[in-house]
Amino acid sequence: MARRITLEPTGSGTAPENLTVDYRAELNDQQYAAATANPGALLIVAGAGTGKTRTLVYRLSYLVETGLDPRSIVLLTFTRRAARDMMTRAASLLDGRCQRVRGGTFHSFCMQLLRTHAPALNLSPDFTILDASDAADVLSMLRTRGGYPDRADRFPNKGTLQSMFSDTVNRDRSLSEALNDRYPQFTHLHDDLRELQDTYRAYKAEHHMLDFDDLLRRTHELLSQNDTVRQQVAARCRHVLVDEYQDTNAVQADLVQQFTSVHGNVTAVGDDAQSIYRFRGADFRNIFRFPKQYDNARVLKLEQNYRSTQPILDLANHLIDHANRSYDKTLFSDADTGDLPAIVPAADTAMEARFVGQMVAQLREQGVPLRDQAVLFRSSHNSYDVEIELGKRNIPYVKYGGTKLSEAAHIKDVLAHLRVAENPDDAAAWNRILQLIHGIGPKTAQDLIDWLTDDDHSAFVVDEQGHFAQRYLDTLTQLLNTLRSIRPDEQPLTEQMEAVLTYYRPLFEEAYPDDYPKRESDLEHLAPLAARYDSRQRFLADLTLDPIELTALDQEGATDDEAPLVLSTIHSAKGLEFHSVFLIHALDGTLPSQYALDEPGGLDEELRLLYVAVTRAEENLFISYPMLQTSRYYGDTMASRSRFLENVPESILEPVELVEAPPESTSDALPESPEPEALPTPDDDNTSAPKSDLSEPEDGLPF
DNA sequence: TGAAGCCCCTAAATG
DNA sequence: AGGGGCTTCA
Repeated sequence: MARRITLEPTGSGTAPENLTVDYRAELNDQQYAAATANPGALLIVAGAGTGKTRTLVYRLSYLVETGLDPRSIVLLTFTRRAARDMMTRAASLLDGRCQRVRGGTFHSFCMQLLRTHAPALNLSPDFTILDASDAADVLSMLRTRGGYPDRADRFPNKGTLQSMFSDTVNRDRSLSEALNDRYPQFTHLHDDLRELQDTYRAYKAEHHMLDFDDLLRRTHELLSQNDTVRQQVAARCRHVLVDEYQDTNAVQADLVQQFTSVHGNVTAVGDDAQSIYRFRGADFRNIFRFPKQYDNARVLKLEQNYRSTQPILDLANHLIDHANRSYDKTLFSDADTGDLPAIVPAADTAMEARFVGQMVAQLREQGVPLRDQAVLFRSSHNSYDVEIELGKRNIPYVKYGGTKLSEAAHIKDVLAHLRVAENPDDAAAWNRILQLIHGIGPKTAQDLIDWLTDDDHSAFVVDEQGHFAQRYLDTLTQLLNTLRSIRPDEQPLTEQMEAVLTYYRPLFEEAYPDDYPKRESDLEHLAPLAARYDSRQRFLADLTLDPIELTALDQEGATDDEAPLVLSTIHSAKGLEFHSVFLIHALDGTLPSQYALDEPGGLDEELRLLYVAVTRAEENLFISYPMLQTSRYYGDTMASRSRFLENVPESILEPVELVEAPPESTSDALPESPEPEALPTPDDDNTSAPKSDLSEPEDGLPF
């Protein structure tokens, strides 16, 4: 590494006393120190609800105000939504001066770099992107081609292959290390797997396809192998801000260092207690490595919580104190009154759902808007009964963490047509659209793909008649005609989409005979979305890298309506806050997930997940679980509450009993309940606790 | 040989 | 609700 000379700022910006924003007045001491720290490497360790985002926004604003060109600042966040929110907030502080800040996720920023510098990597700038399921499909195809399933009776299936190979990239380790650590049952297949991985890489390169991991890996490769490019890139990022640093993985941490290698100006924000993305290679130890990684790094802490009441923090602190690792942080709040968090056992999932539905409705009547309430859960299918209940009550909701628009099969179909037009070598997209044609299955599709992506045949023309079977020739010709007409990307995107839909609709109705009318409305939503883009390439990349929730789409048109209730996986609720939080399905085996139990460190991660859920709440926190789980196959099974919530003193987590309202005519509906207690009254002296009983809204039948 | 139909089973988190 | 494995059909 060359000798380094640090350039001092020359004061071209506004002098500190003439700044537009009064940082002193708007931030507490710790936040102020962080926001206004001198350039260089800065790590802000910030507990939940301590104003981490606020501080980052003010830091951004401060950097711009003191003279840094917004275009040379890069803001890396976990989702595009987070980047947009922060830039909007910073822009409003500074009359729009922050709008030209570059930002987004690691994946989208890397994609931009790769498009710009594609030639240096022998890459077509028109490469298309494979999401995880596309990648799995390609692997499945190559696996069949290589004859692997025949060689071993138990070869990993496509999803496992995909995550296995993904692991090697995100944890930056060899296949044998990954196998030993996470897939010991497949270690004996190492050589076959290694070969398949090589084949997969070669196949992607040949067809100009990049999967999510390639976006990171190849950028890293670009910058480590090409010093000129690295310096160019780093020179254009005068300051790099990274949010949620605890959820970066090995490659991402390296990338940050590469981006900042010319000047060392980096601000990272994170909380080791909130690291919840281990499964995709995130390593909270990146936080502790940061000071070693950057010369003269400063570390600042934010400890005062502005979000939650003290009782909620008491529970959060209690939970995290019982982690194997001790987290050196105790959150405190000025808001020391408030209801105790409640633990609510329900008879079964339906009753749990009724409880949530009723409470949400009551809180709304008491003036807590739906958008300030959230129902959180470990995995997306946990909310099934709650969704039914909300439907009955006509309560609008958005669900985060469910199926994404671009993951729905019928949407993928349409997008695959556009992808082929964009990149005629995209074998994954070809594979998908060819198999929609009646008479074309996996084998024929493969033969056709080899023919179509051959250099001599990429003109979308069927010219060698003998090559094709009659059974699909008509449809194939229609397909190629359609693709040929949209290939140049000259018509507006909406017209291209219309052309695709004209061809696709008959196939669509055949492919989804049971429910195509329902799916049709999704297709109709796609056109207005496309209308906002003038580049097909950007449209496709955005849908893949910044996925839209299917349920958010239904809400979109109705802007005048009440903002909906939030249903979210805990993962997707990261960084958000709500007046009232309902954490449902707090069951052992669900949270912690049974999958985590035998993974080393898995249980700790589940506990952090619970911690994240708890610290989303400002005023009210209800943790509920069904005592009976109904499964179609095992029948009803007894379920027990999460082990994390056993033995929590009642002074910290108050039990609430759900009681059926006695039917008006009879009095013996629930003989086992001696004194029906109105529900829930966590603290009698606090008026914000809604009182209620569990009466059914309409079709009420006590069970 | 390859496509399509059928039945069984199980169901994590995300860019 | 959808995928994977197996059987049947062209």
